[in-house]
Amino acid sequence: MIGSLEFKESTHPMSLTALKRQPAEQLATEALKESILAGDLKPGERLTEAALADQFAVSRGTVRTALHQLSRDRLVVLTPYTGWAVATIDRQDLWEIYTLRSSLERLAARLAAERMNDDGRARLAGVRDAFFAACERADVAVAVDSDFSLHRTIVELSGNRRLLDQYLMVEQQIRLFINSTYASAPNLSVAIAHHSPIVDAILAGDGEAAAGHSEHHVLSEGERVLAMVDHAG
Amino acid sequence: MIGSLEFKESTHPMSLTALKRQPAEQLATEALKESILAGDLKPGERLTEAALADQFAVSRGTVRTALHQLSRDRLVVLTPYTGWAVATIDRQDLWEIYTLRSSLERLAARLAAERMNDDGRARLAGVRDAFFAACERADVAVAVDSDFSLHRTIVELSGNRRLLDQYLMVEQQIRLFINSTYASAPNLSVAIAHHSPIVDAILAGDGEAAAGHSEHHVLSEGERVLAMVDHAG
DNA sequence: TCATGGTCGATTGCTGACAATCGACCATGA
DNA sequence: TCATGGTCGATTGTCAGCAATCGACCATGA
Repeated sequence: MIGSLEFKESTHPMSLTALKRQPAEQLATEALKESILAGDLKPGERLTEAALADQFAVSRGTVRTALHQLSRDRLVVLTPYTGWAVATIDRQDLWEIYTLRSSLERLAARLAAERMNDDGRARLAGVRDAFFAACERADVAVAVDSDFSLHRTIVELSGNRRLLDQYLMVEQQIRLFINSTYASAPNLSVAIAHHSPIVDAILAGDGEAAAGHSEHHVLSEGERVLAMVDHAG
Repeated sequence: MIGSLEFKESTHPMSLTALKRQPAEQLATEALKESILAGDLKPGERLTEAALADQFAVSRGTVRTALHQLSRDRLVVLTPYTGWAVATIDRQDLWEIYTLRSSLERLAARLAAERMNDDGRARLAGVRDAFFAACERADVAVAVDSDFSLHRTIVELSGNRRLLDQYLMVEQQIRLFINSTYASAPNLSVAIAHHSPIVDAILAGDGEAAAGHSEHHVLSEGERVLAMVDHAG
């Protein structure tokens, strides 16, 4: 078994990516990103390069590169010669995020519907079923994850890598907001009714309907979040 | 004349923004970006950190940070432990870029129309007039720049900073493609007819019409570029 | 009491040097 | 002729240290 590792490339081509050596810069970027998205580091919290370097056991330069990467995703902000901080998200930010997301998902749903094939149908149906099952079990934690997975799968099925890149940036900021404010609490009872039309249209290859349903769903979700912020302060 | 350069800052208070100290990292990023977008560095061309550091008279670490920034914009690509190269753009890339752009501009046009006010109207009309004038003069160089300015202005008027960020990424990649393949040559005779409906709808505050015209314009432009690539090889 | 100016610690900005890795080349032998 | 293994130059990956800058604190004096 161990000896077979040498032949991994020929016998298990899927695991080839695992062999690729990951520079510490990338590892540090991922670790820091997870710390932020998981809510360990709250929005507005100060970050010092030296402390992070110590925590991750790498050099300050490496941490610096990672911070610069995350600043491009608007997860951290830099005040020159002063310091880094986890990004904060106000009402204007939420409006920007959800209007932009509605546009990206509208395109993704249309493209996914137009390019749909048997493999894509099986994959999308599988993710949908897992999401709906979690909703019926009222398993909030799993449902929230599955919700993200479903939307992300649609974007992946669009076949547009740049669209996926930009969508992931938006998704990260939503996760940052949710995990820092405990504002998740989706209405699981209506989640199935809200997502079914989107998935059905994509599975049926109806790009126009998929685009409309998707855009509308994200916009109404955005209004729900904004209303919640306005109410809770 | 030369001596007056020293007093630029005090005699021209408008250049206060120029007083803001720009870290060399940012200067290097901008300079490198311009070299790529201007076509001095062609797609696929190898970039070595040491050579760039020597050229810009900064350290390798600074150049490295700049390269990482540009890699997030897909202007350069890094092969670990091997080297950097200016990004190449193939047919799939062009499809991704123009479908994504159509979606972003669709949203921008709608938002710009919905938020339109007197200041915005004056600004948009001014940019439009400059563009149309260049078209009538058959001034290709100015027309190409004005074309970008017009589209960018609409996105800026949307009031969505994240939308602007993502649009600028797409715009940069289009400039990279155009300036490296001399594929500009827009049809100036129809440019006015193609852009008028978009601008008119935005000025009139008709978001739905602006969105439709904008999306359609970019998609047809994308098809034109793809056809040109297929024909010219 | 309040404005002013200076000092100091903390943090980022930047650099040069060393280690790790890769791709090309070449010698070797069947 | 071709496969094999090793060597070497080139390039990126990483690090520790010094310089530049900022914000807070404090002493001073009107």
